[in-house]
Order: sequence, then structure tokens, then C-alpha cells
Amino acid sequence: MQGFFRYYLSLYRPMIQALNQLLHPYELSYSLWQVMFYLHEHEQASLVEISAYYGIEKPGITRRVQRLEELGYLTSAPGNDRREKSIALTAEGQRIYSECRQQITALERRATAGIATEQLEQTVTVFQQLLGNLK
Amino acid sequence: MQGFFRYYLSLYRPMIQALNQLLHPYELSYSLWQVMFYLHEHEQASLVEISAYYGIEKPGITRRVQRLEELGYLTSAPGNDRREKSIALTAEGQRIYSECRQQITALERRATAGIATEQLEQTVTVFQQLLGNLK
DNA sequence: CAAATATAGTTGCCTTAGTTTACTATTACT
DNA sequence: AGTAATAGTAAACTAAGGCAACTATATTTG
Repeated sequence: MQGFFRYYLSLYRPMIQALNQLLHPYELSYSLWQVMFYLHEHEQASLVEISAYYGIEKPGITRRVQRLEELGYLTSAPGNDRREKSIALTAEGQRIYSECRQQITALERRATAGIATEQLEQTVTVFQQLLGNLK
Repeated sequence: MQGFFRYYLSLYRPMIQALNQLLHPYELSYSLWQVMFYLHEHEQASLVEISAYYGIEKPGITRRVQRLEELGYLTSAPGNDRREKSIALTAEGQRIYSECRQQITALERRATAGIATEQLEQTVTVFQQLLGNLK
């Protein structure tokens, strides 16, 4: 299956652009959305936790968190440690999360229209195998 | 199939990082590689042609081409028009292309190890459908 | 044909997203 | 107590792309 990566990658820009366009009215981008998503799944988290989860260096996460705090979508409190920061979505953040979640799901539906659920599930399985092999 | 985009996107950074690491010894990145790939398929091309093909604004292509010219991987000649530029791979460029092509194919094989060819083909079909729906 | 319009490419400036290095503060190890 | 490791931050850098404005040519049209 030569050229597999090329097929994969040809999809990236259209997808990320559609997502960023969708998120723009909320002053979000996909990279900020990732943090909100993580917090929606985990209630609260530390910065290293998120850094490790997405495989992105800590300074990148610091800045995302700072931005989201400015927007009022999350708050930070001291964690277990006195060096650790525990961040969580605010009520506003949760509201915005839900609204975006709905729109992203709608976009996903549009994008996957006409593709059988089984096919999509198999594709996800392929993604997971690829991910395993690439790390 | 909620969260499909997330599965897709989780693969992007590992893949692009592996590719860029592989291309780094040749002073290339995936964005530069794309231009070389196009020229390998088409012998010669104009900048707008490549711009349209990858959906990237002209200035971005201008800069990629300038960089590849510096590296001696491509040359430009006047096109049909006197405003148009016709670019093509140099002998060196073709040599580098082949070398990278081999390595990328090897990487693809590693990444897709243990996945049935049929599955990969179906995945590519899904990519194409998604792409059609997103544009 | 002359003037207006369109096209190819370039330059400059900006934004987004990420990395590396080096630092502070705190905690854990021995 | 002294050394190591860990959490977070700041500064400086790079890669990649977008937008606006420009030049030079070509095409259209009045």
C-alpha cells in the first residue's frame, strides 16, 4: 500500500481548517479545544498530564492554559503539590464545550455522510494500529 | 461514529514527525517533499498548478520553490507565458527523491505492519470519501 | 487599438503552533 | 542537610501558512 501516508495527509488541512473555522466564533482553535476536551473527560488535570497525553512539550500547554484562562473557560487551583496546578473547566467553559461538541459532531456527520458505520469503525481500528506502530 | 476526527487527528503529529525526521538529513520537510513529489509525477509544473493542487496559497509555494532551488533540487525555466515559471526536478533532485521515496515506503511498511492490505485499501477509500465531503 | 481586467509570481508582515534552553519553586531521595 | 527529580514558566527560535499589496505580463472589451 504505497502512498498510504499521502492519502492520510491530504485530509489533514481540510479537516483542521473546517474545525478551526467552526471554533473561531468561540475564540478557540483545535489546539485549545484539545485541552477543553481533556478536561471534560477528566474533570481536573495537571499541565504535565495534558502535556504527556498529547505528546506536546510543557511550554505549549502552559500557553494554551493561559489563553483558556483569559477566555474564562477554565480556572486553576493548587493541586496536591504546591508546585502542581490543578485546572478545570468553569461553568462557562462547560457551556462552550457542549455547544462546540454539538457542532463538531454535526461536522463529523457531514464529513462521514454516505460511509457505513462498519467502515468507519474499521478505519478507527486502523488508526489505532498505526499509532501503536509509530510510537 | 462520534469522535472520529479525534482518532484521525491523534495520528497526525506522530506521522508528520516521523516523516520530517526521516527527511531532515536531506534538508527537507514534508511540505518541501510535496513539491518534489508533484514534480516527480508531472515532470514540470507552474507554481499556481501546485498551489491549486495542494490548496495552499501561492506565496507558500513560492517560498517552497525558492528553498528547493537553493538546495539544487529543482530548476526553473520560463513557461509558455512570460509570466509563468516552469519548474522541474534536477538530476540531483531526482536522486534525492528516489532515496527519500524508498525510505518513506519503508516507514509506511513499518507503520502498517500487521494490517491487512484490504483494510488499508478500504481506509484509503474512506479518506477519499471524507475528502469529497469536506470540500 | 487603448483601457480595463485577469493571471503568475513575489514581497512583507502577521498568526498559529510547536520546540529548546534555562530558570524558579517545590518535593523526594539517600 | 544536600542532591535529584518534578511542575510550571519565560524567552527566543523555527516551521508553516494566510492576507494584502505589488510588478509584470496577457487577455478581454468597449
